[in-house]
Amino acid sequence: MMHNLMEHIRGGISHSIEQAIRTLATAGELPGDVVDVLSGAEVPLEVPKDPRHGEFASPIALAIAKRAGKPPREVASLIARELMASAERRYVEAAEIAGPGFINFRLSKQWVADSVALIRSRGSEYGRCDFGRGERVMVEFVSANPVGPLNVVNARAAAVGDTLVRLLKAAGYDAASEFYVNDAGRQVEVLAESVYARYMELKGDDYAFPEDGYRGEYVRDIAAGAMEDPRIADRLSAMNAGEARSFFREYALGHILDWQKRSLAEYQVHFDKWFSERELRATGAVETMIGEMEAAGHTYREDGALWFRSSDFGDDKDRVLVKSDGLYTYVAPDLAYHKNKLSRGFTKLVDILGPDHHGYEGRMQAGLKSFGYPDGTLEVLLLQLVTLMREGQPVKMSKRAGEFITMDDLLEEVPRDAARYFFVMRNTSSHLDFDLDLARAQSMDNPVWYIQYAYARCCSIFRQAEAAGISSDDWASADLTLLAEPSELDLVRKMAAFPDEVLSAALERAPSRIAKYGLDLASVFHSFYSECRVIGDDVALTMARLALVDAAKTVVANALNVMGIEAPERM
RNA sequence: GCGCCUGUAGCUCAGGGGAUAGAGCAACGGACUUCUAAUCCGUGGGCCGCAGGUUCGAUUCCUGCCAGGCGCGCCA
Repeated sequence: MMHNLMEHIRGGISHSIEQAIRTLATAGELPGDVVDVLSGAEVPLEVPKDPRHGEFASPIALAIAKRAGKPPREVASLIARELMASAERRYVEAAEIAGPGFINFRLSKQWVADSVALIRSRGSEYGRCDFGRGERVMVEFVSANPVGPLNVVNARAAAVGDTLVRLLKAAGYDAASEFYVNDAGRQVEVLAESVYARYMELKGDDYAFPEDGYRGEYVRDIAAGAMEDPRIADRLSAMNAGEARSFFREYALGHILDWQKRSLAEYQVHFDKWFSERELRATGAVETMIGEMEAAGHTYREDGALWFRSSDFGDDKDRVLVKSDGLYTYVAPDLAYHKNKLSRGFTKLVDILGPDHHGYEGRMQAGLKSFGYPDGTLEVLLLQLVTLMREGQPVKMSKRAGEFITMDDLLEEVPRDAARYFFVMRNTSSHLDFDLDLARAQSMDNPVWYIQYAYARCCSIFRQAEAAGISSDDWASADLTLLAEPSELDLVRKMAAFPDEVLSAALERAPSRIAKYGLDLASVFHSFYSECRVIGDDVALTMARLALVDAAKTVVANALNVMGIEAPERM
């Protein structure tokens, strides 16, 4: 079944241009060697920024003019003439020469009608395609250490990661999301020690708080929570220091993990799997991997440590796998984890990391390369920082001073839909200024409201139609060729671009494209709404416009859905 | 010093070899007896950081420089 009309038409035009050039070359109107330019890729067709230049434009004449030995505009008109004489004409109404030698293609009313009909028949599937052919992709994101609350960059990662997974699924990939839980490292011991210290303090014992301990209030709360539970308090009083620390490690870990899971669930971010580093280690996967690396000669011993020759595989320098004290650095289990992902059948891995992890990529890439996986198996998406803005001023955050805004704090302050949209609306590689006042604002300035309002307006029109005794059967067979106003065509054009937009966003790993698209779509819809009265005296036109609004409602909903944002029927 | 990211309208940012570089906000001026004015329409506003290079064509690609952010552990 066709799912992208624009793609279909583009392919047809490209093919026709190629045929036209071949015909002209054979007929001697163009030199024979111009066809060399055609070898390989499809003839380029772009969507002009300015709609006056038609639905498609080809710069092919500019590219081959030199070889053809004729001015670009002359080459363009030869091609256009040949093309219009031979091409299939269901959708192409005219091919015009413009500017320095572009061939602009204007599409027919049939295209408008078929576009709207396609959207209405595909419904919530509109925008999806099978490009990925079921390739298994794993997106790992957030993966915050289980030693404290989720922060604002984690919230950005959650929104971006979740949207990317939805995009990949829409593009036909078998995409899965995973949260890697670092529950085995030194930091977990530091957490245990921190909670234990607070426990001793609450008991009134003199006990030094660890130098590098976690000083957040939550650490004290966890200790207090344990003491307030009589059954736990009893057991604790019978434990020696080692046993108590060990108890607190598990107790705190469980609490914090639950907390993180709850925060993300509230944020509507779902993970297919929470993968425990501890469980990975328990399988012996790390030892096995290191054994294989040693056997392959990718390691050496120096200063009592075991090193990975990562610089042989593109890293800046070699990395320690096993420290001189016999413990692993994070590199060893992390590499084993990535190997594990691939062993589960994923052929493509995407890691979404915070800006402080950029050095990490070289190590992981080197590791996977040394294991023999092809380049491009792992893609790292580095998120840049988030600055919260309040009243036009950056919100100062200092861990030391305890002025720290967590993801939970943020979600208490701004609605979930707004937070998700704001985190996704910028390029991942750009710093993000998050305007708290704007995200909270119930006004036209707020882009989330603006898009949601477009959906609500569609619903409102249908409520009116129903009140007027019009049912969906009445417009199912509307004459869609009646849609001809500029604002109607702008809307159709924008909706027709949605499948391309979804695919590009997925392939470029650029969720921000969909955020932008949603805003643009809402904008053309609102223009249409004020330009064209939908329910009016002209019955045929009313039906055509109801069908158009039905399509718009679908596309707005699909765009919001891919970002995990609600589409409200009333506002 | 090295690495990553970013320099586009007053502000926040899109775009990413192609036609006259876009949007929102801010400023100014208009539009509701009609499906939600939470909206729409219009006006002004730009050496696309600087300098070279690649080519039919560069804001876009390459190199160098300048500026800002972040990072550079046998921490994760």
